[in-house]
Amino acid sequence: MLDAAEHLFARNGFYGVSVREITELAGVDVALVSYHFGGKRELFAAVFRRRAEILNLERLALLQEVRGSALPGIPALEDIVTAFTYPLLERSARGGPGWKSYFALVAQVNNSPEWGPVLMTEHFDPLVEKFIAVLREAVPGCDPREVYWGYQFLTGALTLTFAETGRIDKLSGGLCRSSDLDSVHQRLPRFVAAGFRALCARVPPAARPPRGNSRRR
Amino acid sequence: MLDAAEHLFARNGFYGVSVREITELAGVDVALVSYHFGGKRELFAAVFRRRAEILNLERLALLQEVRGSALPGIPALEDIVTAFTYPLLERSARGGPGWKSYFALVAQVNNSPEWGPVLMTEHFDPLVEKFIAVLREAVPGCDPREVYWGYQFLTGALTLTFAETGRIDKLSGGLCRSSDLDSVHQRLPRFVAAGFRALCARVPPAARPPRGNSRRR
DNA sequence: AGTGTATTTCAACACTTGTTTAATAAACTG
DNA sequence: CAGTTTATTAAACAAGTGTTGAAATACACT
Repeated sequence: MLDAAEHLFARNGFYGVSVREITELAGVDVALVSYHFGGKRELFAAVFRRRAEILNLERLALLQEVRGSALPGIPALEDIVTAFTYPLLERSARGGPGWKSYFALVAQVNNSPEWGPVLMTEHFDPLVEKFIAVLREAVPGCDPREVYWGYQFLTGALTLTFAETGRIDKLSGGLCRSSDLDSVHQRLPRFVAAGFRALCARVPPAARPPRGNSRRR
Repeated sequence: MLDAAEHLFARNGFYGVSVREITELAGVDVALVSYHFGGKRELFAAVFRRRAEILNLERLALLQEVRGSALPGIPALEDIVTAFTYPLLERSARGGPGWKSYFALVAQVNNSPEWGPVLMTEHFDPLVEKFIAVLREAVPGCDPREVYWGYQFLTGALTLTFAETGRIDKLSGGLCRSSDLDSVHQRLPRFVAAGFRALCARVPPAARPPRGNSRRR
């Protein structure tokens, strides 16, 4: 039942799926969703929660491992980002169709003004705070705001990847495939780490060279 | 009517809004959506199309301007990215509530497996191809796949910004606000440009150092 | 065995969904 | 002004919405 809901919610979102579609796909009666979960919204939340906890444990363990193997120094930005993204990319690539659906669902929830602030914050923010704390250690002296913005860019890039809309396939004429998450694993941490360094190396606005990006015309 | 639909679709997506809600907010009869647009789906597409054309003209003009002012050289990556993002960020920040809703809608559509491949590709890909062509000139010798992936990361980061879910507000304890698009304008091009350079400077997989990001454990 | 609880089934609930039909009003054309 | 097209209205359509109640079944335990 959770599997059926996961599959359908990932395709058409919360409102785009009826409880009857879910229960029919699961082969159970319509009334069971109210009985077991309390309602459609609670089922949606349960779908979201189920795998979130697994991921958080895995990501936290990986973060600690990265930290530990860097001692007594500070881990490289690439390795921190990898600890953040690898468990997700790995599950989506080789965890089976359930995981694939789940991440497509996360991609939608993260960009939804209705569900994003609720579900994402509730299930992932405690872990994200830990990551940001380590990221800040990796860019000492950097304004924390740069790290928060950098994190936002990272999440955006990552979640769009999970959507696997196939858009990059068409754009690149088949050169890249949105289902090729290994390619993302090889590129995203490097991309993001370089972005972080660029943000933190930024000169203050007053002293910026004239042809910078904040002015135009 | 398009305004009402835009506002509501941006909040709850295509399925989360009924035609009656739209027509009541617009102060017109329910039948008019079928009469004027042909149906709910066509109305949705019309909402999406309306502002897309305006944006594309503006972005293309800015891209040409950036190219022209760099002659006989090649424009900097930061300036190309800015030409891509500035018209959007500017409209969302100061274009009025309609534009704000529109970009929130784009954020959802872009991450939707149902609408993304249809609407985004149809309305934005012709322009995106032009941008990618210029980007490739700016990183000569770079494998085009790196550029496509870099573009995907850029779009992901940008569209999540448009969602303005307020998540970064909570994470940062109020230090950053997701509505502060000027901050994004100041950071995203630099972040992305550095990311592009890192991707293109990448050594081939075989010769990569052992503690790189593609292996773990 | 049989009793008590937990789960499942079926049918119905009141309500909303998008779209259509025919009648009316408005706008435009010659 | 008449004649025609275009736009708006109100009512109804059939199908689908999430949820609920009582009856039926399954299960666990002494």
